[in-house]
Amino acid sequence: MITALAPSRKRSNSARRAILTAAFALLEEEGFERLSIEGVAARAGVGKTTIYRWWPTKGVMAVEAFLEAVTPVIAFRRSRSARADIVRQMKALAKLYRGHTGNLVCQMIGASQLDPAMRKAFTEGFLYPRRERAYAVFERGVAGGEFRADVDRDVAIDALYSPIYYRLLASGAPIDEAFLDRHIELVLRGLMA
Amino acid sequence: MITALAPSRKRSNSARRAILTAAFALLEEEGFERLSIEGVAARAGVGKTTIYRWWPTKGVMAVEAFLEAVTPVIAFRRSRSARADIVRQMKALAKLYRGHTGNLVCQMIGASQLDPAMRKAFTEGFLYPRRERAYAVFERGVAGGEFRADVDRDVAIDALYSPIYYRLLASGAPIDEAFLDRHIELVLRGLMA
Amino acid sequence: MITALAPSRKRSNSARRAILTAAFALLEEEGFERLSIEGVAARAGVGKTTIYRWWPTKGVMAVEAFLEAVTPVIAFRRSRSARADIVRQMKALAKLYRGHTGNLVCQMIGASQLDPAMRKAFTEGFLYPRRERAYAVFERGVAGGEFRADVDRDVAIDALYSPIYYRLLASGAPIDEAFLDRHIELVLRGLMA
Amino acid sequence: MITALAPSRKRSNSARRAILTAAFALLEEEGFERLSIEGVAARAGVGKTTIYRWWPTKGVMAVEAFLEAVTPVIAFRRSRSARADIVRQMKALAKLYRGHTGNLVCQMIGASQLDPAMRKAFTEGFLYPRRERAYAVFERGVAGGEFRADVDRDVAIDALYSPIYYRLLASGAPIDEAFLDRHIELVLRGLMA
DNA sequence: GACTAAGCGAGACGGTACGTCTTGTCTTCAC
DNA sequence: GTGAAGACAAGACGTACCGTCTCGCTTAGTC
Repeated sequence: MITALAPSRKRSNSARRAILTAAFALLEEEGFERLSIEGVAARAGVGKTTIYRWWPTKGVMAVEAFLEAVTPVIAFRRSRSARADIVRQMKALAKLYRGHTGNLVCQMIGASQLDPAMRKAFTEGFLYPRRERAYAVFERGVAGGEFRADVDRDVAIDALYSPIYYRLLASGAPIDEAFLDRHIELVLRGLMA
Repeated sequence: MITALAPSRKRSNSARRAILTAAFALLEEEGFERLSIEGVAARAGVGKTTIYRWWPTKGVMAVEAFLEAVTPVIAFRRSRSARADIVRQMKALAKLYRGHTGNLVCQMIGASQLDPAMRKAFTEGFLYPRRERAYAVFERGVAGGEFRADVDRDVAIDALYSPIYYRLLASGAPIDEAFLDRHIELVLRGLMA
Repeated sequence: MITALAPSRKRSNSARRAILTAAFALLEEEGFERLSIEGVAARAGVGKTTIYRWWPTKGVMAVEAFLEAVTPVIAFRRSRSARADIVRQMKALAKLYRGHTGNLVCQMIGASQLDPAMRKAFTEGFLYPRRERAYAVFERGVAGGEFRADVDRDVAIDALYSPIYYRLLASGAPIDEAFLDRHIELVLRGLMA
Repeated sequence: MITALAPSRKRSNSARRAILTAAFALLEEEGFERLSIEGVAARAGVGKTTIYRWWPTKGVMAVEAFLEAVTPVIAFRRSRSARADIVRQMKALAKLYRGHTGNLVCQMIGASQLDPAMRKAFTEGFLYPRRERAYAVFERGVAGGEFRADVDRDVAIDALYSPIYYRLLASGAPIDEAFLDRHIELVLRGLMA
């Protein structure tokens, strides 16, 4: 037996929790720009070294803190109509993004442009899992004859969801129900079988 | 008369030019993250005060530098078919964004999420003027009977262009001709009269 | 004749007054260290150029402001006894230096060590005129047979007054009546005929 | 027990040495006025923070640099005659002050007037230790019957030494042998038993 | 009475240094 | 033997002043 494994491992997990908690708190209070590894270390009661050991970048750390705190996904319901499920989910997502979370997502995607590792972490940790679920619903719709079979699922999902992000990140135009209704109507016209 | 405007030394145009030139050069060489007001001042042979006097933020300065250097717009041609003009322009835009400029736009929009003044400057200086031209072409299409008259122009333009920005900023998926063809086909199906 | 002297505007006396008043006010409120030409110009409602035109250094300006404001000399009385006149004057001077003015003199002499032009201005504008009066009294004492005739007046005056400045500038020891009595007694023992 | 002292990295002695060496070099080359913390940091190859961590003021740092470099005291000899020892030491001191060191002392005392912490550092680090030795010699003279027993040692030492500082800092009159002879003769006349 | 050159206020400019903040690395000591 | 505490070199931050430089406006004198 090799045994004698250090009791420090347990401690390192509590440090990890303390760090992510502190990071998320600071992210909310100060915003990503003013978030600093120094500040997180102080607030978490942790040495800076401990942070640098596990995260390459304040951005990656922030993404992880964000994911731990915000994870709750906007799930798709599973009714008879895939179309209805998508519409319902998009509206719930938009509602979420109109609030506090939208601001955080904004900052995450924004900061990601200046930090490749962060971008990878955010894309893989946040966007991809959610997109997988959208694929599933869309394909259910194709299988059920609701949607055309000749439309690429990436093209379809992008067409549906991109304007939410465009308005969030660029134009600043409102992402309200009226807009969503019109937008979805337009795209679904091209998507329906 | 009230007037009584204070006489004083005028703003130096040569300093302004030197600053924007240096800022753009550093933006290209180092990227926005490593761009610093200190660095710009040194390279431009200018006091830091002069920069702070005229720009509230390195972000706003960078936007102005970007606009002065990159302005050349992807113009719409004006053929018989508004549809063809839009397709052509979108492809040219995508080609531009696949290159060096796409990277810069990425950084501009990204950094804008962390700097409200920069976001305002970029939106008003870059996005809005280009969008105006897109409105015009779309409305030409409506007038000419090519496009449905009951689709809001903002909804239409967002549906067409958003995925380019989504792929640029978030998913990282390629913005190639194949994708554009499929995407445009999908949206235009819902847009055509 | 050479003549043909140019017609021109004369130096503005009101500007000079405004500058010296502002300088003295700031000297008192903030101290010499935090006194700045910029601050004086702003407070006096005067262009910086006007200050630079007439004073080579903030130190020289401060000395002039100090002299205009503080000039009142501690005069010697003229009684039968030169010794008594000197003692009386030294005590009055010490009292003055124990107060606010001592602090200003301190700062003037201190700053003078780092600014030769200021040192010249202070020495000639402040110290010399006062010393002349001390010479006069001392020589009256010599003439009247109170003081030895073989003591150099500079040696005598320095011996009497230096400790006041030493305590003011260096040791920080109190310059009170008890000290002065003992000190004067000691020096006069060597000075009396 | 209260203790609980924090474990941490120790102060770097090599950084301290580098800083004081650089500071003294710049003090000599440029003078106190042009001495800057920035300049010292650059020359010492040290971060500015390290200087600010350990010295409150450029003045205090300069005093410490001065003390480390100049410490060599003008020692009193210990002959039969305390008077002779004092005279000899005063002349050696005056010689020192007529040279380069006098200039430095001047600047130290001058700048001290504008920086209380520096003044404390200079007084306690430079003046007091030297004064202690003067006390000792004077008291030896009293014990040996050379000097009057009823003269306060502070009064005596001030009377002897102050004019050196007065001439150094204020009047600018020479501190030569001729002056010292006359001055010492005058004061000792009042001091001798 | 008009002309004209300097004085004047305002404040932009190229700079230097300030004192602070944060980065990423390193060292030390207590548990 | 790990990990908190924090010192360290580096370097950018945004501010305060420096001393110089335009700018128009004002104000003497002289012609």
